[in-house]
Amino acid sequence: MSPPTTRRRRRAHDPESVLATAVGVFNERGYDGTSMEDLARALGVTKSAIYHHVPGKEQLLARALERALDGLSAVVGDERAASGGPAIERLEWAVRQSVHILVDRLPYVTLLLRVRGNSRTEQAALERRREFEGFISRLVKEAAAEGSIRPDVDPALVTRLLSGTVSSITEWYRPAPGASADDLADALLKMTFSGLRV
Amino acid sequence: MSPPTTRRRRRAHDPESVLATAVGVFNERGYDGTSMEDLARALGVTKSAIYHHVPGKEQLLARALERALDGLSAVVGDERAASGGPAIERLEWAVRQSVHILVDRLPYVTLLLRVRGNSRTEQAALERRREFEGFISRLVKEAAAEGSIRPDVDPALVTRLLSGTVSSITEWYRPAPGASADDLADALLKMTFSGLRV
DNA sequence: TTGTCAACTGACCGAATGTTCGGTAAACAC
DNA sequence: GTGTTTACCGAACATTCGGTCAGTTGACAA
Repeated sequence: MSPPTTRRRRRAHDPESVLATAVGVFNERGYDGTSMEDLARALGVTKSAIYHHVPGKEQLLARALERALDGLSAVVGDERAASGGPAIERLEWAVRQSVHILVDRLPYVTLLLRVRGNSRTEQAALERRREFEGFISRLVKEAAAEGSIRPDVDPALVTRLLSGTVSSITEWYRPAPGASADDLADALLKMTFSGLRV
Repeated sequence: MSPPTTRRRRRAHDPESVLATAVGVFNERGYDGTSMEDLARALGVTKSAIYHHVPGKEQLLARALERALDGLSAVVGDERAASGGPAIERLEWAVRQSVHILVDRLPYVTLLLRVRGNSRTEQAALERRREFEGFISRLVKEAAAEGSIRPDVDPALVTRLLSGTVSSITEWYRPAPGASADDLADALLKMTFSGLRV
């Protein structure tokens, strides 16, 4: 009847739940600042139990980063599939989609944006991340060539500032009933596209 | 006669040069991802030599964070001393000053913005950082109350997005002869205050 | 009731960590 | 020259690291 009851918890974890908890701890203390002992404590289990579910620490990182990068890659793919229209509108759409991915996969994207390239796993993630940045960069350049972006700011600089604004969301955003990803994207686009000043 | 020894430098390091190198490596690999062995290699000396100049790893972090926070505190102090005028202009000034500090003390501020609170040193730095964020937050609220900021975005959200845009500069900015801090601040303020769209 | 099996423990491993310390030699003062 | 100071080395230190492995336990099927 009752699925998992309040009985003595025997099967408490699986690879998915371990990953979810791990990413949370990684984001709190940083990947390098997190020991497998820290993870075990957060899971309510001994260190060795973790290795029953996942191959090791670096694999946890790899799986988390993959989840973030797949989300961003999907944005690129969707734009390729349905291109057309002014670049400025496609850029706006891409920014909005990015914010959505960022909010939907918040812990994973947060982890991705903190990667420094200390291992091959991290280096590979950085390379995929750069591909996404190139995608945004191309849209900005197109929009600038179209004449849709103010000409007194270097497009490369615009790309950096715009991407930075989106990325910085991970540093403070916390899911709440009041705030949807769309409202957040609206506010961000209002500021960056139309400006704060009345 | 001669100022401090310009002679053959067999004694190559002092606390200052060790700090400068250390902060560089901390930013490359992350503080927790950096071992004293890594530091020693970057300095071209053995691990133990480092302890001749500085008390330890955490003190290096503490000194670096202090350098960043003192810069930001100075911005708050200067605004207090010379307040007056519309809040929107004081906000613009504060953002410009922040960009300057960020560029002038780039490696130190970069390190500060990556702190997660893993030690008491980091927690203390986070607390001082929050004070600065409160300062910006107050300016935004004042400017909103003045009616100088578009009313369709929550001031708290504006604070977050604006601070995030400034902070994200550390993730890509590299000093170059072509780009001054003032040009960078101009571009950032154009985007966030007036908007990218023509 | 018994057998099976996934979930988990506890003891352990070698390597790496931050730090200490006794010694050494180059630079400088006299 | 001699003596002192100062930058540095090399070997160790206690601890923690990520990871292994032989078992134990409880849930469930037959």
